[in-house]
Amino acid sequence: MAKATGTTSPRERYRSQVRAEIKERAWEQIADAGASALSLNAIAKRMGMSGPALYRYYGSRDELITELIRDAYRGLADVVHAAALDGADLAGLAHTMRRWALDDPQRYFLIFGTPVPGYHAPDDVTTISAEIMAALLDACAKLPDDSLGEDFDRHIGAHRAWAGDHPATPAMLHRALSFWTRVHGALSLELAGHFTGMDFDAAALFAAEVAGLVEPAPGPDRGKR
Amino acid sequence: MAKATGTTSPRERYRSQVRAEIKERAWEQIADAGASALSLNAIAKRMGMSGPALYRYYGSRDELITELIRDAYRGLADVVHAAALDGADLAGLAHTMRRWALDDPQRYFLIFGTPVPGYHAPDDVTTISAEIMAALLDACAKLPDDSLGEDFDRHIGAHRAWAGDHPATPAMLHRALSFWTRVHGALSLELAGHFTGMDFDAAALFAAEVAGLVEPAPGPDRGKR
DNA sequence: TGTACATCAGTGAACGCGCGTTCACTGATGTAC
DNA sequence: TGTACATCAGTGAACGCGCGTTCACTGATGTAC
Repeated sequence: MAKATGTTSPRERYRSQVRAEIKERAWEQIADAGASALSLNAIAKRMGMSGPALYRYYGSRDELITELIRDAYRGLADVVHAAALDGADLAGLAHTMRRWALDDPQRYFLIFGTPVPGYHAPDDVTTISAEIMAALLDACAKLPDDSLGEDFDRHIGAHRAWAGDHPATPAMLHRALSFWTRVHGALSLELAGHFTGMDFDAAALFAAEVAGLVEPAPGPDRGKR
Repeated sequence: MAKATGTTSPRERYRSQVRAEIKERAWEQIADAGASALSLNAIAKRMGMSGPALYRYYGSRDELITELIRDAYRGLADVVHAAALDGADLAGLAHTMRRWALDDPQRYFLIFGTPVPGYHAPDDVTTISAEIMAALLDACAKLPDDSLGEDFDRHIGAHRAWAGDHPATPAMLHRALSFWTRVHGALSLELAGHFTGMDFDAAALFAAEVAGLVEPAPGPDRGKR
């Protein structure tokens, strides 16, 4: 008979340790050669085990990848959440997300990179995604409720199911989506190396893209003609 | 002895026909299963040939992929160029790029998706990239020279080597990079399916992101508080 | 505390697969005289 | 126009590789009496 729930037997503890090490090695392999090169046999070899041994811990390669994806989403949601609790504003959240992405670009791309035709992420990542979105909306709610463009405000105000019951105005919904788009755009171009060879500072472009969403726009006499 | 250059022998014509068909089948395979699944043997099978036959046309799998990447860049540059000649403004170019991407998402991701660690694109794509950038800068030059943010204007004005000898102001350089970032951000999130399940119109978000770069921002009394 | 049994981690052999790539060869197409 | 030769597309067999995954088995660890 199993022990009372809440207690973990030595065997259970060992199991989760090994599962954790498998994932660690998997991340190393992904960082080295990309997710498409991830192989159970190679992980086993790195751990000094035989290939089939891993089937005690993961039913298949796909099951492992799915868990890695889930962990990656979870990790991003956690750092965003932590930053929000720390009082970060929208620009702070952007900075947090960028750090997280730079920390392991291939982890970022596992989630937001090229989709594999036919593969469908598990349902619970949608939940985690919504959690992140909610944090962004919270941050938007602390800014002045300026419009970024009324056409899309109208549209998004009428299609807000994805925001759940968050009490955001259309302008806030708009701002959160623009934020996400710009953060992802600047970040993924940077991480994919599309700015190498161009001599400007990717961090500066990133900051500028976010600043455009946060700072009040200058008056009508802005810029030099 | 070879014929005078300019004329093509039947054999040469046949060769380039077969090379073209190989690429066609390659694109089909990429569209079906992603670039990592591209295999010379599978292409040969689809063409009713044996695997080794393809080595008459491409020295290796990598050589084929490199040419596909080059062709993809070339194709994007061509549609952008054509749109520009047609008098398209910045919003028009954005629309053109979106259409091109939606036409074959995996082709888009071959260029702008997850980078394969260790792989380096051939040098000439940098040239094609610069060509696209120049078209964007031209379009920016036709807009009012409003600043999107003076901090980054200053930075980019001091790091403009990537723009070659294009006579763009710092605000234009800034606008072109923001354009590229936002287009890529909205587009790649849409193509990767990150908006599925959210019920808004991806095209509307895309348009809004671009509009923010094109339309003069509303005055200080913009939006509703 | 000691013995009998059940659980379970890990092994090694094996299966079938598809990959990229090399090689010696056949047969058709084009070229030179 | 016809013959002799060179070029070159395509074949089939083969090599070595690593993959995911199944299976019967060994041996250590934990459990029950």
